[in-house]
Amino acid sequence: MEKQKFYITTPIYYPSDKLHIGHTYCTVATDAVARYKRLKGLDVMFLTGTDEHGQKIEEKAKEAGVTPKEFVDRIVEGPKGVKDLWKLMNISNDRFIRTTDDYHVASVQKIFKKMYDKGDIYKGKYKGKYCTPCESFWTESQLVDGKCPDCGREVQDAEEEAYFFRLSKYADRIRNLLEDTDFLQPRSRVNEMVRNFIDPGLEDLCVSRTSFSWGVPVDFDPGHVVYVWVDALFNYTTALGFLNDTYHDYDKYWPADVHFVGKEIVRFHSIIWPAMLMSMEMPLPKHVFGHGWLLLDGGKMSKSKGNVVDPYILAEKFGVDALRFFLMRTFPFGSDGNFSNELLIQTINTDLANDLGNLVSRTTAMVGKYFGGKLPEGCRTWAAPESFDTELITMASGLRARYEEAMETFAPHKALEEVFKVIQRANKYIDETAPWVLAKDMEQNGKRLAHVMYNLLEATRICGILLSPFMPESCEKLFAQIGADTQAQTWDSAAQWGALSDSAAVTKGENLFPRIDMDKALDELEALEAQARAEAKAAAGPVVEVEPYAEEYVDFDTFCKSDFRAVKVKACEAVKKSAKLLRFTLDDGSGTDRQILSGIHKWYEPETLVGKTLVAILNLPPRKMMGLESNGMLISAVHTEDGEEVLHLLMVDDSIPAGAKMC
RNA sequence: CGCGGAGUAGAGCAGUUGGUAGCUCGUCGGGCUCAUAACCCGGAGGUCGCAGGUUCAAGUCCUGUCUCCGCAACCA
Repeated sequence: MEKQKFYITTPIYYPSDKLHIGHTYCTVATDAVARYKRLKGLDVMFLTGTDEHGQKIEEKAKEAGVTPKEFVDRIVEGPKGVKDLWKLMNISNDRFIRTTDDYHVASVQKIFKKMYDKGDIYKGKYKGKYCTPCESFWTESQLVDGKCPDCGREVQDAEEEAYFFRLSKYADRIRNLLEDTDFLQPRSRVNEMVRNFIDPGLEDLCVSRTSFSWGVPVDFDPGHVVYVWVDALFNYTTALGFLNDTYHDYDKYWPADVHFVGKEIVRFHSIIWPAMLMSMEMPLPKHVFGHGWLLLDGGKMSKSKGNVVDPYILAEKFGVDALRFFLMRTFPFGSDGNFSNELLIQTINTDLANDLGNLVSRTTAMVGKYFGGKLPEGCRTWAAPESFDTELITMASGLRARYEEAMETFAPHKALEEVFKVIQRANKYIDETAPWVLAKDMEQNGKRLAHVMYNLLEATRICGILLSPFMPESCEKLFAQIGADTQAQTWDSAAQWGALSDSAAVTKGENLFPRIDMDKALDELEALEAQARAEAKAAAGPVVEVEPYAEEYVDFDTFCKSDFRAVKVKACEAVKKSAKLLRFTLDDGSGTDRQILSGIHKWYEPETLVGKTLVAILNLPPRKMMGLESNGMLISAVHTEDGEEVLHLLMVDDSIPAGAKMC
């Protein structure tokens, strides 16, 4: 009989920066499921890769002074790059696709053409407002009082040619797919998609760009490149050989059994992706699973916050398996989780060192001490089992079923929880049986003691099998220590109590998971992270950058029209529901309070600004933000430091009276 | 009233289909000594954000309300 197949994918990651712990989380989860399916005997295809086109990479490369291809090559193939990271994390992907691979590019062009020929992609006009001096397109909603938001000048109606995908045509079928099937998981994500995007009405999607060139060219219309998401999503099929000759197993593996994706890209995978597949008349993936994010201090991990966690440091410090385990054990896969080094170390100590590692250690030590590393034959069974014998055996024998149920619903944290219940039960069993008491009279109790030891080895073996998708290397060591041969490591044997040979060679090896000194480790981590930051900074090149200098002269009269004044902050508060805006109540010397809004909350807490003397331009036209009117603008000094925007409000001497004119 | 998520012991979190509120850490006490100062047992600590409602029964369903977090918008 032909093996059942299983096709699973990670998203293809965007290599505009080094990958962090969040990417690692998703890939480790995918790897664990892939390994689990292989353990069960399925024919697994596990794909990951990188999504390398788009404007952002084009810009980043330009900044770095290299070609886009050179830029992504370095991040993907270079030292400590994407591929290195997956190798380090022991990721078992069968294939790795880069969207810059020739075969992928050619396939995407064929796909685009096919949808075009079918009429689902059509050439239309991208209508908008155009500001000629700025050479920029704006949508109606971006305009300020009907004028260019950049320069305030008049804009003209303008049209640009672009290709559109008839997303609207598939709206009903997508709605049914989301609402009536378990296509999108977890279920809570369905509402979000339907209410945000489908209820308001799906509009046709602009699927070409002319504003940059780093992408897949539309081969029948030079100047246009394919929208990155069209390019990216089809990776799941081109990597199998769809419309190319590089691979030949599209028929075998498509449709995918599941795409694991981060919640931020659920929209693309649950709406646009199925719509395009419908257009192509291709089968849909069976599931899309949107997992949660790892948060830091309750907030999003981001470069600008400087709180990105480097998986390299953690893996090197604590071990790859420990890190893999922690990620899968601690956080419910569908929801967000709070990452912290303390939690990582605590989990390693509690589960891996104290419970699992110590169980293996004490068991193997006792088999060595009491039986010279080899139990006597016939110790598998015991005529008069105590209740705790039965309890342990029943619990361990039934573990595989409970584990399987959790894994099949993509709940690895639950599967691991079940495993650790058995490990804890086994530790308790040692107390209940008190082997060291039995060992005092081997003549009388030797057989009973051997049976107790055997039971412990068996429980450990079963847990080892089920943990192996999460911690492949450590489990191999575990099997070696308890003397489990390959036949005692199979999925089938995980549900068979007694599969371990009763005369297996048991050896107490090194501790599987050494206990970690929390305080010491935290200090060391701190030092490593500081070092990494310093290295990154050194490599980043120029630290401080300022805006390009103006080349044009501004005539004196125009300059004089700007009414710059000293203003005193009477009150300042954060605008509700806005992350960035502060609302200032200012004394501008006129006797009437002036309200100005400024998007500088990132740099200043409102209470620290009260009483300061600032500089503002007062005769800008009023503008509404978040429903509040802003009458003017506060003047700030801005520059870039290590790629981060830095802003300082201009604060002048408090002896300057409110309203004093700047000229 | 833009959309969504979350508010459960000192901290961090679980709690499918409504049926005596659990886990890890911490804390207090006890046991054991095989083991990685690890293991096992027990105690203290929660009116499950707040207010109503449905029900024999609600952390779990419904309505309202407050707070926090994402997304979107805004950030001239």
